[in-house]
Amino acid sequence: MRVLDFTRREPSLHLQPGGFVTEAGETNPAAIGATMRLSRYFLPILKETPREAEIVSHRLALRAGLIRQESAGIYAWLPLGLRVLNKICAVIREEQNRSGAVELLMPTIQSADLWRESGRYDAYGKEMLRITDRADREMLYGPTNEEMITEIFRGYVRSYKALPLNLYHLQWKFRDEVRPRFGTMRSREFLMKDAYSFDLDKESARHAYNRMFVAYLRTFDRLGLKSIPMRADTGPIGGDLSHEFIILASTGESQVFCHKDYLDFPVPGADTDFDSVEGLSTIVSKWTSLYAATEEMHDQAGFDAIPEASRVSARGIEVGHIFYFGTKYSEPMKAVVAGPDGVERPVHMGSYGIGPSRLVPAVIEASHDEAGIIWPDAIAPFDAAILNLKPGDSATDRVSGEIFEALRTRGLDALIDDTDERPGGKFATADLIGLPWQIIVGPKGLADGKVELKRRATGERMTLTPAEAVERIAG
RNA sequence: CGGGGUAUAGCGCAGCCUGGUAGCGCGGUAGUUUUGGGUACUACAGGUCGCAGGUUCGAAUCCUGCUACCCCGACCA
Repeated sequence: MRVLDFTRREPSLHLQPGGFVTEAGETNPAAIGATMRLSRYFLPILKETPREAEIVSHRLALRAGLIRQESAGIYAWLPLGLRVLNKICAVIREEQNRSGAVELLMPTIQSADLWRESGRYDAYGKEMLRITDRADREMLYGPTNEEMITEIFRGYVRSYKALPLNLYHLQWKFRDEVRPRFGTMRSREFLMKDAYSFDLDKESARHAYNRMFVAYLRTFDRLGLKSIPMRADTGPIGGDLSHEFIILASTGESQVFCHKDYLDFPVPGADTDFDSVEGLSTIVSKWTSLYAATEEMHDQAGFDAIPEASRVSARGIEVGHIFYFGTKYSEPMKAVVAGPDGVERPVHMGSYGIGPSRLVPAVIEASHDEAGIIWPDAIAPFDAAILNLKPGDSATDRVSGEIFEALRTRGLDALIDDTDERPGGKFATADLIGLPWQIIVGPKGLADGKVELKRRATGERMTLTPAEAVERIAG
């Protein structure tokens, strides 16, 4: 029997320095609603490993019921996976907003004419999915949005007084990869946060770049990842203003080399002043002071200069990429602003990408064991699993519900396993889907008024009263 | 885009070589049993054998064409 509960207060939005957050400080917009009972949920877990899945994150994403492949490189997000994706997006939004970026939303479908202006329509190649509408107009499914954001910008902004400006959006994109693989790690359709900065000159653009640099350090840290900014190829623009943010994972797709000290660098706090040119510049200098490079940019001599004990040679996954490209688009597309001197000049731009749909497998790669996923607290689809070992038993039913409500009051989401599966199966499922906490509510423990609390990441178990367990999780 | 594979029940697979109208495990349903780390047993349901053509009395099986998907490489967030 499904019990709907509409008594929970709706979170009200109000503006805080860091942007929009909900009343309880929740980052998950999906966290509202009825008591979450597994028997009423949609969690199609797989006991056996699907044949197509090669790497661990793909296997676990399929087994834990996060995603389902619909075509090569195209995936449906199942409820559990969607919750993770939404939580990742929420963290990204908060950090983008904190850094001063402003969210908008651009369409997935774009006009070919727009891309002809920048000259990229012919240059982009077969990766671009080209389509025609009923009037035979040439359209495309956007692989990125530099042209469109430049078009929007030039339509409104004429003066340097509107600068600096950084506009971002979270939108699905499509790149017709020759070989999509590894689940959503490298899919053809993918979700992307891309931000675009507009500044009067290169010096201001560098500060815009630094804002994103620091925002990215904070974002990945909040997602439970150790990210390392690595020099990336700047192509024809040149300069040092392009970095890939790499996380280390043994199954990573590319070889990376860096100084060990990066792993212990303190991440800038929430109180960082993003308007301080000096402050951000200091942080970025520190984070770019030591050797760090992907295979493509690797300089063996530079790496060898590091003391041997401090050399890290590992596999990495690219989870973010920031880029200053100057007037590459503003010039051909005539996005110009008047400076204080009254002279019009093309704006200096940068673009800054993070792939949330790629971060899901990236996090799994970085955080799992033989039994399944281990979600970091910040992006776990639910904060805790309540394993009712004997549904139908009045005591276990009651205590499970009470714990759920107590957690909800503390702003935490739990998923109650009220299925009639055997205890062993419930333990296996809970380990597989990787919620940070498991609260095991069984007749044996309740005879002493106790439940068992298990921390998924460490395997640590504690026998506690229900109230103590809630306190331990929420506190 | 080059090379190599695969396609049979929701999932994982066998059957194909040597043509005779489809089977196993898991999962599902019903029941008995069990009850703190994927319990055991019984019964039942579920498949135009990727699609199209051909050979044959007869094709999952042999032949031809097509499609989809996977792996390695090159390429990319």
